[in-house]
Amino acid sequence: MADTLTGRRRSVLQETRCQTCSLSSLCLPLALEVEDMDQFDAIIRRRAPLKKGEALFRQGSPFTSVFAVRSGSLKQVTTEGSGEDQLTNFYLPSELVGLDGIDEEHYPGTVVALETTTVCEIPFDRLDHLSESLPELRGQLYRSMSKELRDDRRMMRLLSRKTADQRLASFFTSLSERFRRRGYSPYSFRLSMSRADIGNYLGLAVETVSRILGRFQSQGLVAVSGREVNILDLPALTRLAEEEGAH
Amino acid sequence: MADTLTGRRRSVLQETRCQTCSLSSLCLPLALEVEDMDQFDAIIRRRAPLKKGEALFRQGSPFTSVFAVRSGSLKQVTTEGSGEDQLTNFYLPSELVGLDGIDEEHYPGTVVALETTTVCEIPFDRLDHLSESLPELRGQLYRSMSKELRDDRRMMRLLSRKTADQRLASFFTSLSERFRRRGYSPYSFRLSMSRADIGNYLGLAVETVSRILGRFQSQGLVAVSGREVNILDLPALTRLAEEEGAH
DNA sequence: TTTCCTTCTTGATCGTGGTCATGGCGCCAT
DNA sequence: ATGGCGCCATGACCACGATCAAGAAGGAAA
Repeated sequence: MADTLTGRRRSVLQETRCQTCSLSSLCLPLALEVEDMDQFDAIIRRRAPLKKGEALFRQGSPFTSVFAVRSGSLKQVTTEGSGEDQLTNFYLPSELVGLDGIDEEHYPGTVVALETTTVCEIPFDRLDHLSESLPELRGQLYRSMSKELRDDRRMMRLLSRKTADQRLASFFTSLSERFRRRGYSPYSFRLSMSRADIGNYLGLAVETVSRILGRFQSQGLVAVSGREVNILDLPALTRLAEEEGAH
Repeated sequence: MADTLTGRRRSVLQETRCQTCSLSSLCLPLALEVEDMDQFDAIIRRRAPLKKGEALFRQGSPFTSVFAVRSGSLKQVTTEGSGEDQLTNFYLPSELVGLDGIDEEHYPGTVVALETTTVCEIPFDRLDHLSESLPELRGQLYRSMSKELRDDRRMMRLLSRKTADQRLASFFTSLSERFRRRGYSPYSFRLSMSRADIGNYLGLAVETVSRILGRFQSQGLVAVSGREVNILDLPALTRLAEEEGAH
């Protein structure tokens, strides 16, 4: 009995070890040597999987940790004053959640699981302290934040210069690319988010999302059935996504 | 003669010292002790002032440094493929330029002076190395990036949910607040950017910017004459800026 | 199953803001 | 002064996508 428990505990720990994690080539410790990775492993905390709809943290709660997505997906939503919610990000496995909370010491948005999702919790004070002695880790942290800045700029361009069609096309090509990098099919995947989420994220009404999905389908660009997506003509989608403005 | 030169050189160095800089309470070394600030001082590099229209760096050139604005102002512009330019940011004194270049080791946009502008150059490798031994500096760097992430999210909300009026109102209240924090009048200032820049930044056509400025003027919210701005009713502007959607 | 409720689709109408076109104004160079 | 040229303002028109409205399809719980 005791043995079983120990065994089980060990296997749980095993699961959370970066060295055995399939995402290690994409995730924060990517640049670390084996011995350094052990140190990093020692500070991360396991969390019980989140069920669909559960919040990882809520807007305004004190910032303590950043999180790396292990499996599943999440969305970040911010509510401001009188206004409606704004969905500012989707997070996929290996991505870091919560970096925008460092500044004001609380999280600027609520992050919610879109499906059953597991994350690694990384207490920020310990991460910061460890980054003192591990330059590679520090560099990777800087790079992660810098990449997020860059992605944000891309999003601003999308929101201020692209038509609805181009936005949807960008959304699909970007998802496709992110799946590809993670070793999944870039052509066939399941959307974990609703049409409303997509619309909110892209600055479009739900109805517009639906209509354009229909149009894409009739143009032979994608085959969509509910949340199941098959990309039929990735080059055409990419072209569409990279055009700009209306003309 | 040699004495004069030495004196001059010393005074130039003096100018660039963080301890005597009026921005030190807002800028990167804000959290440093006096002795640590000397170390930081030692790595920053003086640059000749940029004239209006001159580029600090160009899109695609190798990332080497971040820059702190000392005086003047700049804009960041990215060009993508076939598309038009997108103005992603304006920079005022004490703000850090170039953080989004860390990731891919080149600058993702061209940064251009909007008027005569001086900056402090901070070579990133030396900054990173120094951040190893100065936790306060490291923390401030994390916070700067985190703040920029947060500002980007605010901008996304503006671009995807606000009407043209609300965007202009946000633009003015935000500028007003930034001037106030820097010790300038929050009610009366000069725009260093053109209407076209404002429109590009806010995702609006120049004509729309002009029209709404006219409307604001006739509503008694602001008095605008060319690039000279007087804010007459800041509370009303703030209310307008914080409303959301059309309704 | 049946029910209930959420999510998605499709249609009709309308409004904000983009586009095009023109004219005025400020600013600099000569 | 006198062009010349960006920059800015204003008017007329139009299109993209939001909004309103209704119904279909999917999913969870009894």
